[in-house]
Amino acid sequence: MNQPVIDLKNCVDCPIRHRAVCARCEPDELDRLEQVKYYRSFEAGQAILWSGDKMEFVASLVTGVATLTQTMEDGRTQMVGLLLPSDFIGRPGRDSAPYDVTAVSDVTLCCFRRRPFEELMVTTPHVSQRLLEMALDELDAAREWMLLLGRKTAREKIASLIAIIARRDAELRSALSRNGQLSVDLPLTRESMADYLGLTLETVSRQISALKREGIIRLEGKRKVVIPNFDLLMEETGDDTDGGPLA
Amino acid sequence: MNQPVIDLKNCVDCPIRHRAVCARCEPDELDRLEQVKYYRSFEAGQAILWSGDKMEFVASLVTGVATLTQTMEDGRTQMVGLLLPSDFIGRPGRDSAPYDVTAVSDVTLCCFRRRPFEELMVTTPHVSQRLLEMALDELDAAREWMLLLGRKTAREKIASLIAIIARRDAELRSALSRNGQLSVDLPLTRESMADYLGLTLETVSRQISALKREGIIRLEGKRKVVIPNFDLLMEETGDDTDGGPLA
DNA sequence: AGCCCGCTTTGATCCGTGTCAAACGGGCAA
DNA sequence: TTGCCCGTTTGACACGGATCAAAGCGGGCT
Repeated sequence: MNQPVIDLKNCVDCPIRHRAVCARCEPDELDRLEQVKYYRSFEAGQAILWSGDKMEFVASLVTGVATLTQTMEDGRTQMVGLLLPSDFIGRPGRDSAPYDVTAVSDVTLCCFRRRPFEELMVTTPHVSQRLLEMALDELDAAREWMLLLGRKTAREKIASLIAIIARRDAELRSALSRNGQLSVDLPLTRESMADYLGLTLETVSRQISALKREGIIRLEGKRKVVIPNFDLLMEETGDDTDGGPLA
Repeated sequence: MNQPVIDLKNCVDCPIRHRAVCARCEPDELDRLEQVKYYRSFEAGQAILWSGDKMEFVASLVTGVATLTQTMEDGRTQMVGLLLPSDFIGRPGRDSAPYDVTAVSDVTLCCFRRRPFEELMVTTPHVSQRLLEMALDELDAAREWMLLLGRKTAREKIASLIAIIARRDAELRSALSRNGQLSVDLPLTRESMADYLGLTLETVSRQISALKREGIIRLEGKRKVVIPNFDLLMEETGDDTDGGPLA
């Protein structure tokens, strides 16, 4: 679980340089960003922001996994965002957080002081262009997610989640394995999966057991999933069978 | 249901001028938009776009109501967007539609040819700035919607939907009534409400009947809802009781 | 006016997922 | 090593919403 130590001083060496909000920046724009940036770390389980908190920064997630969640008065909670490296936290022009943000694994953020960042957005078009792209991508993801929450069965939800994580994994480090098998680390507890999927943790556990029993997945430990045949898994998601096997 | 006839030639007279994607435009930017725009109308029930269609335009919804929906192979459908006047259709840089877009009532669109619009976005910052704002607003709405789909009961879903429509209504034309009562036109059939909420139409009908029986709402015809006490309705949504009564 | 068709309401029953409860397993500290 | 703790699995049962079916209502067309 430990992150490799990375030199975080320099944007040029940054592992998310080409995917984050700064991806389109010219060297001079990068310089200006660099002046208002600083790093923060959070341990697994720690809160990064509570809903309602004053937001003094926006940030890029550099390493680790974090979640956005909403909670109702009686404690029911729904995850509304799963943040992986290069994802953006915060909204320019907004000064209090609308959701809880929690570090699921150890996390490092590249933070930008909010005011300067907002000014910078007006003058450096490449930042807002990239932010628009990212927002529209997230909107698409949110709409897929809505279909999952509103219409899929528990089994389809689980299969979809595993497929989604496998895809994202493959995008970052091309984590295909030898012999066409695919092995994925679930970054989430059963409870977090339940919060993602709009289920209870018991149902999550039962459906994972069912998929395992039927040979569609295998478990190595509680957190690592082996997918012998990705197409077989895709058939359980309820999605169109096309959509490209990976990446 | 008939829309008043409006002179659509001129952006200055446009009813959505101050809320749509063109809201921040300077007169010269508006001129350039005007050169690539044209209007189209659709009748209630008509498809505006099918998922997978080539998109030759992006558009602002000028009058009427439209929906974005996703459909699974076996026919299950989930609404993922409810489009009201001033909402934007399409995504710059994307050339095929990812969702079905359907006119729920008679609709008029202000369309922009896609290529010119994309070029225009690069050169007129006020268009992309506004588009970013709108995308982030939609993302917030989508996240509220995810909480609704994942965790709310059928009764809470119905109450929430009525509250959402009442709010949006109040935003556009400040449609408050005399004596603190509030009267809202549901622009959707029971089936569309079900698609919005991730329920069946029977459950929608039953829950509306229940709220009516308990005096929380009253019906005038099938489509008009009277809300004698908005706070009472809010208590049924499961949301925080604050959040401002209206607008 | 009368009929038809689409939308809506209501009823009876079924099933998937939630709820409550208990046991399991692995990692870590004493 | 032992024991505790947290996350997970499994079981028994309850319940909310889905499904299948039929009847009601209203508006438009002939």
